Amino acid sequence: MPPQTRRMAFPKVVIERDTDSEQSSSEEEEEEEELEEPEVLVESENEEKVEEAKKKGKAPITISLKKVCKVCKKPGHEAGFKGATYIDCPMKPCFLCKMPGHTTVTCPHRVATEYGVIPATHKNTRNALGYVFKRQIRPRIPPIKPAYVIPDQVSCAVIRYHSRRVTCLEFHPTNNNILLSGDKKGQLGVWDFRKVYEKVVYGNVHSCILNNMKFSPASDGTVYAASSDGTVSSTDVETGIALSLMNLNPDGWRGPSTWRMLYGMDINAEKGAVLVADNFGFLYLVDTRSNDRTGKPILIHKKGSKVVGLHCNPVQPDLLLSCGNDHFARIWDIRRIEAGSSIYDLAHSRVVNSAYFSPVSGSKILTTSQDNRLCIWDSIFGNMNSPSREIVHSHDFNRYLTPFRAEWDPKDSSESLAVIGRYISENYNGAALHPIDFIDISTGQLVAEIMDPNITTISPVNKLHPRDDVLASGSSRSLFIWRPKEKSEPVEQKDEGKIVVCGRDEKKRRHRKFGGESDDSDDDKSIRKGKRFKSQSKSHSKSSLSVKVRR
DNA sequence: AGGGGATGGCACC
DNA sequence: TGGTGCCCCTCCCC
Repeated sequence: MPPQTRRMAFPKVVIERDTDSEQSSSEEEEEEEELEEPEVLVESENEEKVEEAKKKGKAPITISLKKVCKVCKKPGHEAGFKGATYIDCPMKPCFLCKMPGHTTVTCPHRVATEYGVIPATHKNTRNALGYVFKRQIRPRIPPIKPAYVIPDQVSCAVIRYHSRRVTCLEFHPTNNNILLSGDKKGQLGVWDFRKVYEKVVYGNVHSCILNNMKFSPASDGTVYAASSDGTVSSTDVETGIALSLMNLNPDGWRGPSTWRMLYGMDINAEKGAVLVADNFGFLYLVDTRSNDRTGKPILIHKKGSKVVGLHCNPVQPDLLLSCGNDHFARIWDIRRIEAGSSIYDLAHSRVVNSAYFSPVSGSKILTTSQDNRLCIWDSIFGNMNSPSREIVHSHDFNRYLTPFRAEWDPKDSSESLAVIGRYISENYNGAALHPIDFIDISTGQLVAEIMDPNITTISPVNKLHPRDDVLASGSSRSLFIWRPKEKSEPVEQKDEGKIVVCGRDEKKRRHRKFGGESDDSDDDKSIRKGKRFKSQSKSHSKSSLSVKVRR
């Protein structure tokens, strides 16, 4: 027998007399008992039935085949897509919340995000340091939460801009219309989304995955990037001229056990240092003046495990937050940092994709873990043994996709709004779409889920603009700029002015309608390319509105 | 239009 | 602790 792929393993033909193919095999067998006629067994797979037929001494007629679950290989149920809805194998724990006893379809967390919320416990932060910190910070945080402005409409896009999937995004620190994007190939895109056709891709910066980038606090024309090629680069955004600050693989490829890849990166402006971390658990410091490594690598996560994220506290830059594949996020004081010297270790049940301090006070931490949970850790001086809140959210997937990372809204002074792409699809007016979620982490509620019928791919990379009501998202190889509906351009631009299509089909697609309301056939086609639901959903929008907002 | 490949985590020995 | 095989709700290309 040739090795079976998943598709081949899917049950083949079922021809049953008087029975629905959906019925379980036990029912099939019962029915067979009642049959008087001799049977013919066409599918030889069903050995039980062959044996049975031999015993009875008659040739079976029934063309029959047990439907076998492709996940657990057991009969009686099936897993896989029914239209665009994926049916879980009931033998496995829920794909969404990871608890046994139910599947994603009936998971309480699927109905509304707020059910997944574990309420915040009151925390006593009685130590003096915590008190002082709170006194310093509290005046900055207004007691009343501002009304959220959600960028819910695609205002422009570059389709197939990168040749491989997008891995990170960064807005220019001073020019409001410049978006930088990195991809799996190591290329760096610079796009002016006001003049939509003004875009470049620099291919000389890195040779593989551009994992993280950050603008230089000293010069807003310079961006630093960390890559799986083991180098840290400093690139001039205008010219694309790149400088390599550190190379961890000077001897080239000597196999996977020696090849070092850089993932987490941040900049400590006070120290004038770029902090980077590799796939073996080590942290490196690079001086931005000498463009040279300072000190020795420091083991900050389990030896041999990937450190995927680094973040310096916005208020106290010496506080460093790291996260990685050893299932921990850790807090450090970089003035005295050495292996094992972490201030706190925040435990998760699986890999931690990201960990970020809150943008204004730096007193909260938001982590995204592969266990399908967002965790909020309230005070860096409080009890860090458990998160103050856990929010169940579908983002458990890593292979083939850029890991999902929940990010703070840098404009939200109340430090409660976060954005993250969703993995599982939902039925939106008959189309299977993967929305981008806005979550109020102070209540755990889903504030908004945004989607566009033309975007059928998953959007794991999302970045909120530091000053404007703009969201940039990376979905597969394409980039999208979202703005609030009410703030859409008063004069509708022509489509070709808003959407740039790169790659082979450029001419064909150039005049295609994109986004907004549309009932023309072209639009329909693009939806059909994605998965479709058999019947239209009642639970989601009836209009062509591309956003659902819960307040 | 359907198969295949790249690819990361983790359980298991 | 390293190797191996399995997971399997993607995306893109041929």
